[in-house]
Amino acid sequence: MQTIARPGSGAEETRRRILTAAKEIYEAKGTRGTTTREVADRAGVNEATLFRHFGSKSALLTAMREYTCGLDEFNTVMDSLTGNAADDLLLLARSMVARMRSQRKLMCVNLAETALGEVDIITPEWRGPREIRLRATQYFAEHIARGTMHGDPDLLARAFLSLFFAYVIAEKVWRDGPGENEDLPYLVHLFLNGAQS
Amino acid sequence: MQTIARPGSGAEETRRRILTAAKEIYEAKGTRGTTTREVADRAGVNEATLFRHFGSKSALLTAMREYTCGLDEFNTVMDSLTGNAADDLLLLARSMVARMRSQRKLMCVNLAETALGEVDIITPEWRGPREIRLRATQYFAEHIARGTMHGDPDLLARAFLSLFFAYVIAEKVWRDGPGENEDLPYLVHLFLNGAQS
DNA sequence: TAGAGATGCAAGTAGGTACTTGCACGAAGT
DNA sequence: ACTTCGTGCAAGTACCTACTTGCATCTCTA
Repeated sequence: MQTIARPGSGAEETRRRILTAAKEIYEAKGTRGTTTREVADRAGVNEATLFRHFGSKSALLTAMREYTCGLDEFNTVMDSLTGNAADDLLLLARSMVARMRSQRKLMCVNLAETALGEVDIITPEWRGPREIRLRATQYFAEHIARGTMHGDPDLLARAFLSLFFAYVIAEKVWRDGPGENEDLPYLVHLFLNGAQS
Repeated sequence: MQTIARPGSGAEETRRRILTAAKEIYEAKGTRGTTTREVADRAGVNEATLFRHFGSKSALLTAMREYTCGLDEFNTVMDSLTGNAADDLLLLARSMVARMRSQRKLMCVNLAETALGEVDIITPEWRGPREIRLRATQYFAEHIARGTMHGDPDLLARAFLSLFFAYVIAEKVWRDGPGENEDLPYLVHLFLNGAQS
C-alpha cells in the first residue's frame, strides 16, 4: 500500500517544512551548530517526527542539500546570451553576483566544511559551480575559436568566475558597503581587455 | 590521543604548547569541533591546567588567533619589488599562492566562521589580508600615477588578490590536481593586459 | 464506520562538553 | 627549611545532543 503525496498537507508537506527549517538553520550555524531539536521547533514539528522521516541528522542534511540546489537560473541566463562578449559577460557577472550574494553564508559554510572534510565534494552543492564552470569554458572556447579571445578556455573560465566569486566573498571581510554597481562593469572590462589582447 | 613529552618547562612553555595544540585542532575542526579535552591531550597537559591558563575555551581561541598571524613574509616580498610590473606581480602571485595553499584550511574555516558571526571581523586573522590589500593598493596607485596602468587602484588590488585567492580556494572544489605552475604566469599576464590597456 | 498512517507528547538513554574543585606532588626561590 | 607556584589527577556538576519508545490522538480513506 503506497502513500500518495498530497499537496498542501500530510507527510510530504511535513517533510518539506523540516527541510526548509534545516536549510535555514544550517546556513546560519553549520553542521555542528544545527541541532535536530531546533530544526524540529522551527518546522513546528515534534523532534520524533523528524527522526521518523529522516532517520538521522546526517541523512536529514544530505536530503536538505539535494533540496537546495538552484542551477536553473544560471542556465536561463546562459541561454539568453547574444555573442557580444562585453554584453554577455556583464550580464553573467551581474546575475552571478546577485545570486552569490544571496547565498554567501551557505557558500562560506560549504567551503569550510568541504575543507574540513565534513562534507564530501561529490555533494550536491558543488554540482552547481562545476556545471557553471563547464558552461563558461564552452563559452570562452567559442570565442577563442572565432579568434576574439586568446588563451586556455578553462583557465579563462576559472579566472572570470574567480573575479566575481572573490568579489562577493570578500565583501564582508573588507568591511566595505555592499559594493558599488560601478565595480562590475569595470571588472568585466579588465577581464575582457586581458583576454582579448 | 598522543601525549608529547615535554621538552621545556615553566608556565610560559606550557602556555605556548597549549596554543600550538589549539591552532592545530582548530584548523582541522573549527570552533565547535575544537574541544578543550582534545587540546589538552595534544598539548600533553591536564585539562584543568588549560583552564587555569586561559579561563575559558573562547579566551583560549582568541589568544590562539593572536598567536597565529604571519604577515611578515608578505611584507618582505613587498619590499623586494623592482617596479617592473610583470616581474613584480608574478613574484607576488607566487608567494601569495604558496602561502595561501599552506593555510587553505585555516582560511576556509575563518571565512565560514566570520560569515556565521562566530568570529568577529576585527579579529586578528583578517588584519593580515587587510594589510595586504592596502599595500597592493599603494603599489597599483604608483603605477597609475606613472601612467603604466589605468583604473581605480583599490579595485585593481582587489581584482588581483581575487584572482589568486579564488585560484587557491577553488582547487579543492574543482577537484583538479594542485594546479599547474603554468597557470600563474598566464593569470598575471591576463590581469596585466587588462590593467594596462 | 473501521482501520491505517501520520503526528504529538512525555519520558528516557547514552554520551559528550565546558568548566570546577580539592588534594597531593615536585621544583624554585628565599 | 619553608613557602609558593605550577601542575597532575580524579571526581564531579550541569547542560546539551542525537536518538528512542510507548501511547494517545487526529485525519484521512476504503
